[in-house]
Amino acid sequence: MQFYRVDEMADKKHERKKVLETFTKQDIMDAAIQVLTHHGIQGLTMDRVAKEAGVAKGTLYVHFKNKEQILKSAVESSFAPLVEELSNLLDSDLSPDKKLEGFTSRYLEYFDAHSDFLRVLLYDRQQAHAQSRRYRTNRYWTLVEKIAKVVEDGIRSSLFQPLDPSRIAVIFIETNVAVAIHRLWSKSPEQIEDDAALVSEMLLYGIATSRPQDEMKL
Amino acid sequence: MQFYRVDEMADKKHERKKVLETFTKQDIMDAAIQVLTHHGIQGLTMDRVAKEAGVAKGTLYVHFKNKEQILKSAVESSFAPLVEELSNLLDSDLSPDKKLEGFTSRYLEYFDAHSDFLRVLLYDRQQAHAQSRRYRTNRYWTLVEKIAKVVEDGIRSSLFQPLDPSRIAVIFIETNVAVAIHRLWSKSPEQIEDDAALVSEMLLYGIATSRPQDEMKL
Amino acid sequence: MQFYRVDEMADKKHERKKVLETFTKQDIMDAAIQVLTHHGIQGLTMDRVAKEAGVAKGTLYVHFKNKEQILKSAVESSFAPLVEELSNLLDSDLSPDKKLEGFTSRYLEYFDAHSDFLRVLLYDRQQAHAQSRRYRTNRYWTLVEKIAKVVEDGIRSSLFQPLDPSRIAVIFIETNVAVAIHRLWSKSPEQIEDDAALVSEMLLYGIATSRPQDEMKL
Amino acid sequence: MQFYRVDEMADKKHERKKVLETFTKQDIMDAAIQVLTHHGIQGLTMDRVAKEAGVAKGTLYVHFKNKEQILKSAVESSFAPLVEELSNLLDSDLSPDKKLEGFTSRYLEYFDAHSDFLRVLLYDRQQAHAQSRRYRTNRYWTLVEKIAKVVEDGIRSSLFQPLDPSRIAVIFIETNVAVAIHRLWSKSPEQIEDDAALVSEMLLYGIATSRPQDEMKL
DNA sequence: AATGAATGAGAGTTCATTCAT
DNA sequence: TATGAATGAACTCTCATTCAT
Repeated sequence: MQFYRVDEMADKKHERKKVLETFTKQDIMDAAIQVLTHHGIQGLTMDRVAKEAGVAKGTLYVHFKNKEQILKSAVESSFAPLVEELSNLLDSDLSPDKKLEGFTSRYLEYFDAHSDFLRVLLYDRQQAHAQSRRYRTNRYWTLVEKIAKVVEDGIRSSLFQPLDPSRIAVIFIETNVAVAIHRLWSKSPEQIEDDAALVSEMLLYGIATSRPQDEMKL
Repeated sequence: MQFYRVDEMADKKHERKKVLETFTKQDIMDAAIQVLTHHGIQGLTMDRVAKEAGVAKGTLYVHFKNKEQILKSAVESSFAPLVEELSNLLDSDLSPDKKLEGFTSRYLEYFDAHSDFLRVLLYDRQQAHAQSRRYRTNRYWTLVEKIAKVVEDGIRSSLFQPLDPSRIAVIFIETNVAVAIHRLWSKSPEQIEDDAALVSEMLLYGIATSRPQDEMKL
Repeated sequence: MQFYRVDEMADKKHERKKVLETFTKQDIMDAAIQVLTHHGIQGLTMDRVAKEAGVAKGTLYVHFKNKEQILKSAVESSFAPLVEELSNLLDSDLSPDKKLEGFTSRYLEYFDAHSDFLRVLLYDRQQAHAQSRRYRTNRYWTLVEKIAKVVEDGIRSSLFQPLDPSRIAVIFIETNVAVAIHRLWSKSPEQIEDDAALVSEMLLYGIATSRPQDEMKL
Repeated sequence: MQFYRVDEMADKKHERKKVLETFTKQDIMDAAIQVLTHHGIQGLTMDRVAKEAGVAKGTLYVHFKNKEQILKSAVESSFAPLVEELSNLLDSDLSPDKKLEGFTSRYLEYFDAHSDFLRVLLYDRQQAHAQSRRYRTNRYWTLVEKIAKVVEDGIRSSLFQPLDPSRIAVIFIETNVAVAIHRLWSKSPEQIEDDAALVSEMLLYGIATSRPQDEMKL
């Protein structure tokens, strides 16, 4: 029994240490997220993370090999709940179209909830400055307006559904951007014509075979 | 006459200076693009740009206020031809659906043609490493596969068109990413439900009122 | 009797502690030698020593005051057997010349046997790199070759014994280095002329009064 | 003539810049020597060199790629005059034995003149502390005394010349150290027996065939 | 206009040492 | 006695920017 108690104590000690260690590690990752949110990727410095976490700079290296690992871990941990939720949704027994609708809802919600952090993560300050504020303002919106006008033309000539032209324009252009960027990362992207055709097919006619009956009635 | 000649000379000088100045400025922007392409955003240093442009470091500051302006101008100039072309397309007298199809084709072509540069510009090296290679491999593809399976289910139950499930999955997720990111940059984004509904509407049923006749025949 | 037993126990405990303590201490010194051998003086870190010794970093400070003491003790202990052996040799009843011959043999053997460790100890990595590999290659060997040529001249003109010129040159230059370095550490070195004369005397004519008879016969 | 003057001015400018550049570079190397001398190799930090040279830390990297290059250049430049002088001596038309005598004299003189710097260069602080002061005091001198006693025995029994025993002992042991260390750096050292025999041969009988006449007379 | 040496703040990282447990 | 997380000063090196020429 004495032995048992000693064992128990050792266990507790070990457990407590583990917990403390996890606390500090989490503190550091939280601090990294804070710093990222407020200073951007370029502003993510070890000094700032340490100060924000309330530890010495050297302590960061007790828990992480280097800056890259802190960034990676922080991002990883911040995305984990979303991925978990989306996985569960996709694995559920809803109908396929409801799954996709739910996916979009949940995805947008998550981005809204973490917008400050994600804005900075996806486009770091320098880019944000150079690209979003300037590029998007000047050229981007010109294009969006032109596309909106095309959509309006389409609606007027009964070619397109009567949907909000400027929002359609934004989704259209963003989808193009997204697919283009996706091709950048593919080792062997599809033929351009095939991807272009698929995108046009989806955006123009959708992937559904027909509209649900209740919508048809309207 | 003397006056006239002096004036003329001054004019010529001025003109020549303008041209030379433009040359150097363009050289510097071209050099910046080269450096960006080969070294990434983090590797875009004034030293490298100066060396690549074949001028002294101090000269960069004669033509640009600071590094940010060089980056901005270089990116601006590299996107100009695409925007020009797309604008012309959208202003042409093609039918609205042909315009949108053409837009997608041209957009993807441009990204393919400048992939090295754009890859670096959109996701700098550090992010590319941390995000694309890791994030996308682990979590991203799990999601893509799950979505592909959902699409497959939809096709099997005749809910969806018989399109390549995994490519549809990629376009679907990328569109969601794109719209979510777009909301990040909007000062006053739409209600989530509205954006979500619109995305689902577009992806499922498209924006067209009906398929063109020649496709109907198939 | 109780008192006696307690005393005895205390004694045993004390003894056991001493032994254990010695074990750990030796483990640490051995670990230090290992680390020195494989990572050089600059690479001798408390982290590495602790890991190699299989103890925690803090434990090092239980047994040694600081890093310097570990290094000192480790070096001390690694030289002890050589010094012991050489002392015995010099205290033996061999003839003086045999003692000196034996000294040299034993000395060189020891260095050969522990070459990895000693190389690192005598010239740490940085120096080894900067000095030995570069300095010796470029300048040193030029000098050695020049001296070898001088020795060759001497042999040709029957001034010197017919001994391998390049090895003589190396020993000659190294002896000069050695004596020069020795003077660096002497608090009050001899007059330069005296040391120089003595070195020349030794290298040219040796310290023996005459060659042994058996060699004379040859 | 105008042209000539312009050319001349350009030349002068260029020349002046070159000279200034050389000045700063030399300043840095001199500063490095100073820092080495006073703080040892471990104490050679870029901060100290910059401060000593009276330039900003960043300036060091304008003239040298990194710390290693500063160290290398400084050492190189500090040894250059000695090597030059020794080379000249060895290339002169003195007799071989005079050359060797001169070599030793000059070598020792140089070390005496730069003792502070060389002490630090050859054995950095940590070693100097750990090795020279302690090792040499305790064990080294015990050995030297024992060897001196052996030499004394040899002299008493007319086996050795009547030379100062303790200085002979030092030279003897240093020569052994030198040859042993030299073997450490040789890729394929001679057989131990051969090197040992050669060292003994040299130290006992020298390399000369006979003593010069004038010495014989004494 | 063009140069490029000089700057200096600040980056990421290392590591001997301390101390509460 | 043994631990190992925490420290923080010190390290090498980078780089946008300035300025005398």
